[in-house]
Amino acid sequence: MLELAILGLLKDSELHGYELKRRLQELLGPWSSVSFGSLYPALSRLEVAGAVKAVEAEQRVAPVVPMTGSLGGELAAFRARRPTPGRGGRTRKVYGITTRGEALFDQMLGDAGGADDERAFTVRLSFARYLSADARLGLLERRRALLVERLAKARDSFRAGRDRLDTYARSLVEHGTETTERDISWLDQLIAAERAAPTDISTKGTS
Amino acid sequence: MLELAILGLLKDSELHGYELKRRLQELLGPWSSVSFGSLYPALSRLEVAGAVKAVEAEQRVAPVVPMTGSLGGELAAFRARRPTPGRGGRTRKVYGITTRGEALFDQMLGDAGGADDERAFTVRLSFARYLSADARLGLLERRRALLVERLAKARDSFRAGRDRLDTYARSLVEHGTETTERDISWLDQLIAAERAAPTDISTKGTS
DNA sequence: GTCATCATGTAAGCCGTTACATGATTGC
DNA sequence: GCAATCATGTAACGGCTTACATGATGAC
Repeated sequence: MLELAILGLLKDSELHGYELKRRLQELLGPWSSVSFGSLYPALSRLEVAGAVKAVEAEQRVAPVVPMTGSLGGELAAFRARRPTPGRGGRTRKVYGITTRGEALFDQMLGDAGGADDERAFTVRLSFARYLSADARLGLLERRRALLVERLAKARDSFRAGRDRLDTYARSLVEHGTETTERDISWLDQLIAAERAAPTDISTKGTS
Repeated sequence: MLELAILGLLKDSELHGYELKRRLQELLGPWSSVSFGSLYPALSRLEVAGAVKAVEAEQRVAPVVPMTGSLGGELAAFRARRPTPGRGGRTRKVYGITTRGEALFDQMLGDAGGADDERAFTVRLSFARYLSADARLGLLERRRALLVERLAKARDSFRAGRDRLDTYARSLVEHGTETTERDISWLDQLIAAERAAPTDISTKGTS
């Protein structure tokens, strides 16, 4: 899964490990963070597999968007504009995706039988723009079905054991149930939007 | 964490592994399920540590036992003498919590420095009734602070990178943000309820 | 000249899952 | 007698985190 996320990010632009970690966190949320201890080995594996490769030394990280007028923004922009050779640390290793990497990405992304956990879904949906409309819909619907099933099970076991649960445990279960219900209706919205827009008008925001 | 949950469940009633698993699932939700491969070893560890011990062979689990308290001893003795040994499978091993186990439970439950992940919080809140009013409030407030902090971080990194995110990724992040906001207000409700209810005569610190 | 930040990597270990092995009992 | 369910356990393996080791650069 980590591999998939890395490949997906590298499809957009060449990046070095440190920056990759930042993007990963941005994508997956501050929960389920990725540590260097798993990121670097993953990159190595991908390199060995020929899915990514280190590119020429000075491929500077894409300049960040023009900032607003705020003081903090300008400062950040200034920092980001540091002279190219000045790098800012130990020599970076900037990776790019290879043709094999692209193929691997497509394969991993499309693999419907893959892990169905929270993270796997998050990563897949993050790169859903690379899926066909059908596959995208399938992804959303499989996820929905999974949540519906879980919800039903949760309700069953709640009914069976509610007498054993005290206020706190009950509140916990109820809150969990509500959260799942909201997740399902969020998916419903996405599914509806998907069906409403038959042909994909790509809406990507990269500079 | 698993250990804590096991001890907490055994505080209520003696149980065998298989049933324990069911209760665990009921408590933690169908997500983050516990497998036998981790449950049984955990039970063994607890047994070795003297926190739990196997009790008399055939304690058939009664569906729901009204906890009246009086006459309990005789009733239990009668149930234990039931002639149907091994009702429902391979010989069960019914575990009960020991005095050491109770101590361990208290220690683990109260350990504020412990793991702060989703599961740890869920388990702790499930057994919050065994905490003092103060400790309970502390638990809820630490959790709240954590979520607030994460939310702020998530918003920061979203602002920083929103131009890079497409519709799907954006929706994902937004949904995550909303979920966290709801989690926080759920906690707020619990905290409010906690402060409103003077369960202890010796409530201190408030107003 | 030293601290914070950027940057890459390795090694140990935890915690859990999957898969396997076994066996009793109930119901058809 | 056979399948399903109940029930307990072991072993291999996987993924991720923590802690450690290293080193460059810029700011103060």
